[in-house]
Amino acid sequence: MLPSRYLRSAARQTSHRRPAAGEAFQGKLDAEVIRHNKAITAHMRAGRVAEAERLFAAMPRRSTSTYNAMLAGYAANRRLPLAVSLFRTIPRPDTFSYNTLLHALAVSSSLTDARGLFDEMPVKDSVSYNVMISSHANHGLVSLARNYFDLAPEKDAVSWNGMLAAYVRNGRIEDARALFTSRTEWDAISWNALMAGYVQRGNMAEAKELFDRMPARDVVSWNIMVSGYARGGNMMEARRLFDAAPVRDVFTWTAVVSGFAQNGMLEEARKVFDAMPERNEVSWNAMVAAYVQHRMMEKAKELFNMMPCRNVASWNTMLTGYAQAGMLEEAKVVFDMMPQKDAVSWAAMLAAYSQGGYSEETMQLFIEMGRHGEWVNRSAFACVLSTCADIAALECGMQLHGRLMKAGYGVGCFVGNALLAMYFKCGNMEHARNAFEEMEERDVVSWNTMIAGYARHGFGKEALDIFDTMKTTSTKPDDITMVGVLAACSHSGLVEKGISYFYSMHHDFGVTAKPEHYTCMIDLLGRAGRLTEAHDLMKDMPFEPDSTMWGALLGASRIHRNPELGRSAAEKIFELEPENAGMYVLLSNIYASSGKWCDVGKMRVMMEERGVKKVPGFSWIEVHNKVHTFSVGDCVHPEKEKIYAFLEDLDMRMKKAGYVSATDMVLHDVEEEEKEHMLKYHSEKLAAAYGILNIPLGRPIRVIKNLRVCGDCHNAFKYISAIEGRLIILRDSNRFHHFKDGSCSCGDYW
DNA sequence: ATAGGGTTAG
Repeated sequence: MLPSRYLRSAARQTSHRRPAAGEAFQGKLDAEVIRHNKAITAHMRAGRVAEAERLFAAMPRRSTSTYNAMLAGYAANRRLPLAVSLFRTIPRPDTFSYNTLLHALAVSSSLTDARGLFDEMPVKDSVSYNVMISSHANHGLVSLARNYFDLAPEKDAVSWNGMLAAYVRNGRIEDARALFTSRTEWDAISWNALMAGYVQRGNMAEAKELFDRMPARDVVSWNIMVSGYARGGNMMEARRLFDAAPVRDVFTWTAVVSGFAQNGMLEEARKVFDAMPERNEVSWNAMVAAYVQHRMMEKAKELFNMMPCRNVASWNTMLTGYAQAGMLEEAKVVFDMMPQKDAVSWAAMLAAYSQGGYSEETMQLFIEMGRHGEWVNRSAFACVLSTCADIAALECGMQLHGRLMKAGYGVGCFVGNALLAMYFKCGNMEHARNAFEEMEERDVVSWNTMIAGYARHGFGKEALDIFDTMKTTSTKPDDITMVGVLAACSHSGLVEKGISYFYSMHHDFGVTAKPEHYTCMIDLLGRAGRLTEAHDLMKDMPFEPDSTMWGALLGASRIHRNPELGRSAAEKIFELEPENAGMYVLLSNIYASSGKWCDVGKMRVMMEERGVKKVPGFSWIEVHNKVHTFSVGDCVHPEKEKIYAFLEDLDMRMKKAGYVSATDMVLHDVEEEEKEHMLKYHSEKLAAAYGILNIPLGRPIRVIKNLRVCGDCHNAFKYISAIEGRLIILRDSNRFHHFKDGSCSCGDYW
């Protein structure tokens, strides 16, 4: 916030009195002052702030214009605090000084500060009003922009064009059109603004109509049309207009280069690029981006190194190129080398890390971003939320939620959807539901996240309730919605309902069954014990079965103790994915539960022969904003004594309640007598025990496991939930389990 | 020296 008393002191000195003759800054400005003013402007424009300051300090006499040049320079070079303090020292600030500061505040500070200054200004001219119109429009505040427009006593061409642009930039093309129709004195800029609005929405027909009708076209008019056709993929028309244009500038050429590049015509793009009469950073960037889009990072780098000068966008192009190619190390090198970083750079690096699954690096970078004082934009928030979801960092996610609401991001789809997903993945359905209710806009992704989220937690009824509500809105269910709906039916045993949705979804919602839907159906039928039907569906479907479908059948075979079908499913999986360790373990468990120990042994040999490594199992739990990780038979945790003692005691009480440790669930890779001992110390049990000891009664225990939960632990957790009177929410690699009062939300099907 | 239209990166 700008301390307004300083402004008032400056304002007091602004007078409209005639200055006394002989005052240094008034009267005849000598040539030297004018010369210096021009030099200051030149330095500032070239970004040489220090040079300008040196010159300014050395000047024996200054005019208000001298101060204004400095002020504008500071504003252009984003030195807002310097601009503000300089403003306070201007002996006689004029309306120009005020307008310059007004603009700087609106761009780099806040609209509140700008409004404060605007209200204090002793004399406002049309520029002052125009600044208010455009800056409010830039913040999406169209109706406030309109207020200032209506308030302006004198409207010049810029006021009208500013209001027109305010509508166009905020997607209100109809309002722009109405304003345009309300009068006739429009210039080329106005016609261009409206045309660009139609181009933005992909309405080339309307844009063309304006283009043909406008009284005088300038080079910008041609550029809008050329780039419009190019971006829309109509390179024929873009090229035709390019050839027909009476004048071309660097914009025209660049639009064609990027048009060819984005439409997959790399060679054409390069030809045009090589033929350009002049190039700026943007044209170079467009060509570098062309190579990046085609994953030709070597060529991109070559061109990048040849660039006569690079801007932030050039670096960002390379950074995102490496990131998208999965070359994270190169991306980080670029990120560290960049002379300047902007919000895009940070967001791109965050996205690279979070999408690559580098949770630690994502969070570290996010913290560094805060230290840098970098503005956290929506993209950065979404990346970090997604990382919180991956590592189930609920506390951190909730803190982000608070910041999001303050920043006003939490209610939109882009960040809101990430927030919903985070809460579900952290095992907190209530918070997801509340966040969903808080959202001001919901798109198909929001609904899908809710449906799939409830389904994965085993709350099929809630998922289907959300689906019923969705059907009453204007948002149409898509194929992903139906995957969620079928999964909800499957996870909650609603077999007939699922079958009915599967066969009616094409007619009702225009969704054609994809492999994912068949996988759900195989799962649904298989869990219900209708193994033959599931198998028949696989034979009849119009795709080759993939390993997830066989996996669903394998899982069903395990639950319903059908080792023959399980074996044939597993064999198919081994053909398709010989390196999938989870499948060996699953099949091994099936053999083990049928007492076929020699087959279990064969599996072990097979895994060794094929060099398949079992992924070590581990679990973690967040307690007091700190993550505690456990692995099988863990003995490194500082509170291990307490945990083991508690587990021993718990074990006795569980056995009294009827619990029998199911030794047949473990992959047969330990000696018989050691089995029970090993099982007791599975990582999820250790994590849960730590949670029970450290989390106050009445609050849920949220445990995450990197693999599927073991059968014995699943059974044990049911007992523990009843004995300890705790809700245990377990996220395994496949789904969520809510253990409460002796039963689990998965209904023992997982 | 301040305010309105067109090209690149997310």
